[in-house]
Amino acid sequence: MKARRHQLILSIISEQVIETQDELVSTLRAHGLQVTQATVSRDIKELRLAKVATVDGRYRYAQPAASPQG
Amino acid sequence: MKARRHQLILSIISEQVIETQDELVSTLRAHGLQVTQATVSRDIKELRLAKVATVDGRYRYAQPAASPQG
DNA sequence: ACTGAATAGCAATTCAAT
DNA sequence: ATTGAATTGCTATTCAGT
Repeated sequence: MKARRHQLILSIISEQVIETQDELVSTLRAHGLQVTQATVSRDIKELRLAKVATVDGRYRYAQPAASPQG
Repeated sequence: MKARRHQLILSIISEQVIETQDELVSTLRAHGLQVTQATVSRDIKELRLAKVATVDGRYRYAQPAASPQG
C-alpha cells in the first residue's frame, strides 16, 4: 500500500498544514491508513519532502520545488 | 553578526553537503564564526532552509525554491 | 535583540518480524 | 521489500543571561 499512501501524503500536505510526522500519522489514520511514525519518516524521505518554516513562524511539511543543489 | 552569518550559511550549504546542524556549526567555526546548534537552528528557520533527502539516500540542508504551498 | 546551555520534542534508524 | 516498536540522534524551544 505504499504507492497509495505516498499519493495520499502528497495530497494531504498540499491541502492542510502538517507540522509534525505524528500529525501526519493521525491524518493518514483518519483516512483509513494504519501507519506509524517510522513509516512516515521513510515516506517523507522517499518523497523527498521537507519541514520548512512558514512565514508566520511555524513549521510545515512541504514538497520543495526542485532546487539548484539537486 | 547575524546578517553575515546568514550569508555564510547560504554560501556553505550551496557549496557543500551539510547533513546536520552540528556539521554546520563546525563549518561555521572553521570559517571563524563561533556559534552553537541553538543559533543555527534559529538561522535555518529564519532563512527557511530545509533538510531534504538526496538522491543517494542521505540528507542535506538546502534552500528550497518557493513552493506552491507558500 | 541576540545567543548558549540545557532540555523537551521530534525524526531517523536499528533490529526484528512478516 | 515493507513495516512497527523501541531506541538513538537531531532539532526546536525554554530559560537565563548579556
